[in-house]
Amino acid sequence: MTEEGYKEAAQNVTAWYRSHGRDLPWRRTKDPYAIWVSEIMLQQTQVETVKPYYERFINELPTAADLAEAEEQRVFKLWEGLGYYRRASHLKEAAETVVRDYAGRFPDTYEELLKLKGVGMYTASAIASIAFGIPKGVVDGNTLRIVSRLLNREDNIALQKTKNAFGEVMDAMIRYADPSDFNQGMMDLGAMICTPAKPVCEACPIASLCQARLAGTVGRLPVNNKKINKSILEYMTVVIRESDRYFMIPNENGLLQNLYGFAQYSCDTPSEFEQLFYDQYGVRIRLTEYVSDIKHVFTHREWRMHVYGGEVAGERSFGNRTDFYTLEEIEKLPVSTAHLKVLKSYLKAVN
DNA sequence: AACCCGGGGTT
DNA sequence: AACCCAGGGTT
Repeated sequence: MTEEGYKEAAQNVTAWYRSHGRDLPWRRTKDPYAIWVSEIMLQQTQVETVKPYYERFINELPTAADLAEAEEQRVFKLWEGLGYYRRASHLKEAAETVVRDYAGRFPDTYEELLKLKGVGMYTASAIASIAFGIPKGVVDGNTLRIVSRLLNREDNIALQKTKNAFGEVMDAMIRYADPSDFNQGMMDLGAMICTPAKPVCEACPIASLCQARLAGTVGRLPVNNKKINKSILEYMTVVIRESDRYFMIPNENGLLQNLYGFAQYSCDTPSEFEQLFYDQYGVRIRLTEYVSDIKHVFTHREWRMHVYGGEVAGERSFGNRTDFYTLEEIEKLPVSTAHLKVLKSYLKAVN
């Protein structure tokens, strides 16, 4: 593509955005903190999913200082159901950095933004361009797809090499337009017109420049080759009740870190479960009833949970353990979606 | 570069 | 079932 082509594409996308762009909550502000929160939430997460989370989060924690001072569990609760929970802890950690190292004035260069925990090349470019007008092109799923088609390139967009090369194309175009409107225009174009399947080329502001459209290769672009091997895990998952309280414990690491869930082991029989639970927590329990089978699908694995109800055995209660919560208390805990399903199924079965 | 990390939506 | 979504961190 010629320099003149880059210029025309950038100007067309920007003009199209100004008349056809989406009205989104985080586009009604120039506050870098609010834009940052939205960009973190939008990582690998669709716009419609983010909207209610964003509104609630900004309403409850309107400034970086509020987030820095907030209780960690409150932040995870605000993130409950959104997924990729490390984003929440990184967000809080970065807010503390902003307050401590930048005296609360949000970092305003690409390089400084990149230093914040949880802020990678995409997010640094997005904040820099949208909040501060810095001409840095964003590289995300949308822009990789558009550039791939615009230039009719079959480079594998899963490779870092391709992301770097297409990022240079974005930088070449953004010089000719308002950085904020161009970047957001490209993302709206990817979401509304240049979609993965059935793109609406007739409505595209850069259709006349699109090399893939000329070659008839739009449908097979972009090339995205990455292998995914999904594993299936079987669990016995037990809702253990003691009077009006239920045993829940936060995951300490790995999947669903910091989110609360019920006890579960990959074992085959109630007796095995009772022994494993005693070995780990020192409390005798007894499985009392089978409840249901629940399937929960993650991106890279699938849980098949065989749900049971259980009780603390014998006269003694759970003693000095504090891992038992009333339903009212559970409502305030961050709980994984998988185990919210488990609880709902259990309550339906016993009531 | 490969792998890990969620949940929801579409096809 | 496969793929995608305003990706980033770790190894």
